Amino acid sequence: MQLLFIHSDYMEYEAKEKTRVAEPISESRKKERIEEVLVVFVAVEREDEKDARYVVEKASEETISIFNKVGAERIVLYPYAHLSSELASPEGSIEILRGMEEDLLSKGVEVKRAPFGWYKSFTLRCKGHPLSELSRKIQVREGVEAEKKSKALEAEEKAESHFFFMNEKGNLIKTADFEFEEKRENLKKFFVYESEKRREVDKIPPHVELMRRLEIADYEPSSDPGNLRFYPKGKLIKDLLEDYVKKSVAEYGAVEVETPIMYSTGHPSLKDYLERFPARQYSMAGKGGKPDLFLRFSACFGQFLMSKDMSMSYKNLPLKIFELASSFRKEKRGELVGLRRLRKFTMPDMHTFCKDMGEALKEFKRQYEQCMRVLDGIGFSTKDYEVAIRFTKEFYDDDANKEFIKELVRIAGKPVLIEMWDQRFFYFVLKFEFNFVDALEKASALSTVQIDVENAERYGIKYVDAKDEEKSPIILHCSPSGAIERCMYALLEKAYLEKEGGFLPMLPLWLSPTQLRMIPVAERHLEYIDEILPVLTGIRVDVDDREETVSKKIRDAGREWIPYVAVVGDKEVEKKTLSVTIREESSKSQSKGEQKQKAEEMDVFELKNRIEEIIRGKPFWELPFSHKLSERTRFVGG
RNA sequence: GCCUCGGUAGCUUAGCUUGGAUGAGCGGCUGAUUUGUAAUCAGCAGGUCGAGGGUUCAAAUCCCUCCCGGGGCUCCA
Repeated sequence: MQLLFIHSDYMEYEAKEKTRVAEPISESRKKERIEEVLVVFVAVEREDEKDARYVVEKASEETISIFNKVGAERIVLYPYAHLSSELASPEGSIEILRGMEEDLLSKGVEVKRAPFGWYKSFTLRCKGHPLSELSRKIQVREGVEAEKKSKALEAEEKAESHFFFMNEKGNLIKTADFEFEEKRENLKKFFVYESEKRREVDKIPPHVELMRRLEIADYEPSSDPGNLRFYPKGKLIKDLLEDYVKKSVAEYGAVEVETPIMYSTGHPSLKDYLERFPARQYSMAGKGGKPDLFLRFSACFGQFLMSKDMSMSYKNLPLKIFELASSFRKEKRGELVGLRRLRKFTMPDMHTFCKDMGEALKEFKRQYEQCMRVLDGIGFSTKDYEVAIRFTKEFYDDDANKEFIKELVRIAGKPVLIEMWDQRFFYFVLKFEFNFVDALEKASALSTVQIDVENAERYGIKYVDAKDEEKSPIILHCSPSGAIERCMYALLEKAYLEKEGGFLPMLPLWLSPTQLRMIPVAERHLEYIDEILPVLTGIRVDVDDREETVSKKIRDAGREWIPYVAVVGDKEVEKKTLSVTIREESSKSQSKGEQKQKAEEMDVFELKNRIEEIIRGKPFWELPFSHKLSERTRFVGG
């Protein structure tokens, strides 16, 4: 369909004479004058008849959009054959024009449709502003395109899912019958989020403000949206989290690899994946300007392509391969938010090759527990996330599997959201996620494990069993922490929620950029501080040597969420001690004199031991900038 | 991507309805103060009002397009 829009002061037309294909009309419709009008010249084309409903819908949509934009008061639909050389049949054209008329009327717009198949005279006066003349082409969806959909996508569209809850006792309860205890508020929010009855919030997510104020990360307007910049403090936190995840995965027995970040679109094994999410690829121009490479959206390809060239024996299984994978997903514009949803992110991605389903389930359970430990180490207890377990009906029909699911719920120690699919629509039969619910009541997945029964075959990954026969392994996909950036988001949101609950917000000690700040009361106390600094190796210490009042320095330390603040004045120098304010044990209440700053007097060795005790076993990096505040560069104002 | 709301100094913002020389606080710089637990005082500098176009004698203000951000839809391999 071809459309020509003219925003006019008025339009007049008069039907003069019938053509062969004229539609019968009443006398009153023969002559019209319409003021403040958007005139829509329409040529209905042959191919439009293939999918009239779609064309009508799209054309009305476009028309309404332009109508609103230019601020016209009414619409005239004017059949105009001369816009196309491939016209539809007269009957088909009238049908589609009537369809548009009805559609527009139903949307509350005043519409006149000029009679079809008449010789007409007309005059109109175009307003002449930049948008007063526009044209549009509506194209029928390609039949070919519809067929191109992968089988997986078709199955997904047909697949129906059902939600349940399972309580600690292992009872499967219909969502409608489930009663949320008071302390299960987050499970409820998570379920509401999943079942898509969301409510509007008109607030910048707390973590977005925090990531900037704390000089962690920021948007980079000159890049593609969703590709962030990380300031020194953010880079430090990110590195620490990455180190921690790497270390815990290594302890779990995985070998670390590195695979390319871009792949050929032509590779047969990658085709199905690509077809499923064509709009979300970052494509790279290749020969002749055509895209022939894409950026990976996970480490799956690289590791699968590597695995198919390995020689695996059943004796090696289960085999775990890990990669901390920078991944790229061109998420739709409106889906991006701060550190929660990015286009470029860092995904810990572990694949485990198992010889059969029995071994896969055993591993699945181990990794489920491992994920809980990893999150706990980062700073999330089971109170901080909600568990979702999803599987196919076929999987759950097996009684042994029913017990298996119950066991998982028992380990979680609280009710869990269950989703059951009536058929398998993608590569997995069972998965779980640990979901964080944020201050805006949105849920995001952190850890996840999936049991993949399809990709070994697709990629030709084989192992040799005891009888010297080649078999396809079952593959587990595991991200023990979820994206590193998402962990940072959740830590910030959690801190914000704690602040709302009356606590002082802070990051876990091992992730705090400055762990201990020394505040000299006067310049002469700096000497003493220099003396004790060598004792405090292995701790990120800085010194507020700026010419400010003590009050100001205390306040600034608080704004930076610094966990330990030591004030040094004459008293301390004399007694060789420190006056240490411990953030975790303090609380701020603005209301009169209720401040509970917990300040303890201790010597430097006590303080050191105390801090080391808490951060033991966690990665450590030095401060990424001068320990003197007076020498420090600001990365963000405010 | 679509719908919707927003973008004024490094940060937070007033002004926009009804067009008529961009104002403030924090931060920065300079000076004074050497300070004992959540903002010491004074002064100075800092703005093509997101970008481009239009209307107008005149645009931060009205209109259009684009960019960036928030929310909703959608989606999350």
